[in-house]
Amino acid sequence: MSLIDTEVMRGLSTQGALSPEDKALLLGLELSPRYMSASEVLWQESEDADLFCVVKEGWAYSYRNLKNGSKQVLKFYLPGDIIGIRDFGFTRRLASAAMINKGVICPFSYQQLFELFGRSNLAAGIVATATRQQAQLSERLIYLGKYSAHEQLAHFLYEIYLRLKRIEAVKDNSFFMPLTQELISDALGMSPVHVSRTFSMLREEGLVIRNRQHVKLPDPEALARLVEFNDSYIDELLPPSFSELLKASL
Amino acid sequence: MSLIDTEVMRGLSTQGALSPEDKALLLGLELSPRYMSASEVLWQESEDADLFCVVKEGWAYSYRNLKNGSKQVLKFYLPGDIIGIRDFGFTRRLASAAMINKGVICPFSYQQLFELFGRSNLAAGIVATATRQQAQLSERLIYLGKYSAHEQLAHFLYEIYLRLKRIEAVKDNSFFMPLTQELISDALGMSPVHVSRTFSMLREEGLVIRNRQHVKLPDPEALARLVEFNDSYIDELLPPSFSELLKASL
DNA sequence: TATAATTCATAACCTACGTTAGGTTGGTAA
DNA sequence: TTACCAACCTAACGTAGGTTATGAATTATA
Repeated sequence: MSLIDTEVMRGLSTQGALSPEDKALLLGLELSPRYMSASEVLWQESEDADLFCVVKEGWAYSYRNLKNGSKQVLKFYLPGDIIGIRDFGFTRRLASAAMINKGVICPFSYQQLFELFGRSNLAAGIVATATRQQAQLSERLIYLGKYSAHEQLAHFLYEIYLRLKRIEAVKDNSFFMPLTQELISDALGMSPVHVSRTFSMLREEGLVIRNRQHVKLPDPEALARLVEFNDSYIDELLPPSFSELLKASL
Repeated sequence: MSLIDTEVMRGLSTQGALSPEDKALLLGLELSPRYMSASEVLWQESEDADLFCVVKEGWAYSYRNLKNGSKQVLKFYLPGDIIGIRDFGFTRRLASAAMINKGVICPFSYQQLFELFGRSNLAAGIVATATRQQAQLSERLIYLGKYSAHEQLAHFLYEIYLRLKRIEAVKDNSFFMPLTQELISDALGMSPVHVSRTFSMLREEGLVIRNRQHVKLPDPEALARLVEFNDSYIDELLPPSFSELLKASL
């Protein structure tokens, strides 16, 4: 299978839309296939992120190891899929990736991708935003899959807290949250009744004080410890490689 | 709050990286704020997708209405967040979006964004790939949140089936799937034992025949009906507006 | 102010799924 | 062939969370 068969490339090339430079870039990639054995790891969580890959043969998957010993699979990759753009715009990997059976992959550096955005830094920024949102979705998926209602709600509240703090909407560990318990239940995939129950538990533990739309977290760090919060996907600015390239392009 | 305060823009502008054109574009946006009332809908599922928005004031959320009458919230948006890039690269909205309380938003057309990618169609393609992956993640999240193990596994198998069909890896409704039940359980957030139980149920219903790594779906359409499969996120090529712009840029 | 409609709390009961455990199958190696 | 190991099946039992229901507190509307 040629790289041109990749999902998106197929769409683009059948529409006769790829420029000669794009095609050259694609063909250049074909030169460096890597032969992978079954279970071979592509990268580990929190390693430096500098490339993504096209899976040419075999199946791969991305996953996160959880503190309770289990792992959550985020996605399975089939031949023709691209693995690793999720981390474009981040310094480090948010998840691990490994082969399932043996296969062939073609690496492609973020640097190359970044240069494609050369003309507009705004475009690169927008893309980085999109990948950040995807990161948040992944976190949610992990919590939906593997954690109890208690941990889920704690995680949810702590995420809101962090996001509001970034925009200076938290005062004295308190903030305004215009969500009904029903809306929260629709987000967390549990019944409204159980959201209420769980809020009561958190209140009894002294972790959350809530009065309608007013929420206070007396000890945010205690909440964070409870949920093993990975805040890199919220807090991080663009990686250094971005800013260097951006400066160079001015 | 100025638009420049948006998450990514802040990162970019503090690094002095925005070009004059980018800044002009941003300032142009400031001209068209829309004042929204509580619960006002931004767009509905499967409407034409042609713009995204910066939330300047108030909270918003994106969600999907499910056949069982409930809805799954995908994400809450706080001031400064961008809502709607998820659908960039698609013709139609994959989810609805609405305000929670009253607020102000600034619309930004996909056309404008697309033009930023002007130089490289490959770049636009890569971005479209990223958003497609995000769409798949969202589907998974929906299934994790609201559906039973039975429906989840059916959905999972049907998705694999569709993706393999695209790359011509399905023959006579059969395909090779190198996944153990344990790996599937890590993906679907259920116990390996329950994956086995659920496979047995699907077998007894005549929906899935499986022998180790060999899977056959005797009646794929029956599976699809069972899970209300939304295949637009898998099957769709780039939207017409993309190809027009691509042709024009040659 | 009275009335209605949301939102939330708590209780009682029930079911889908987790956990633990024992047995079967099939693939691989000596 | 025998032995071994991973993948899988099925059963028995326990529990987190769903469902239904009732009432209290709050907010919206007349």
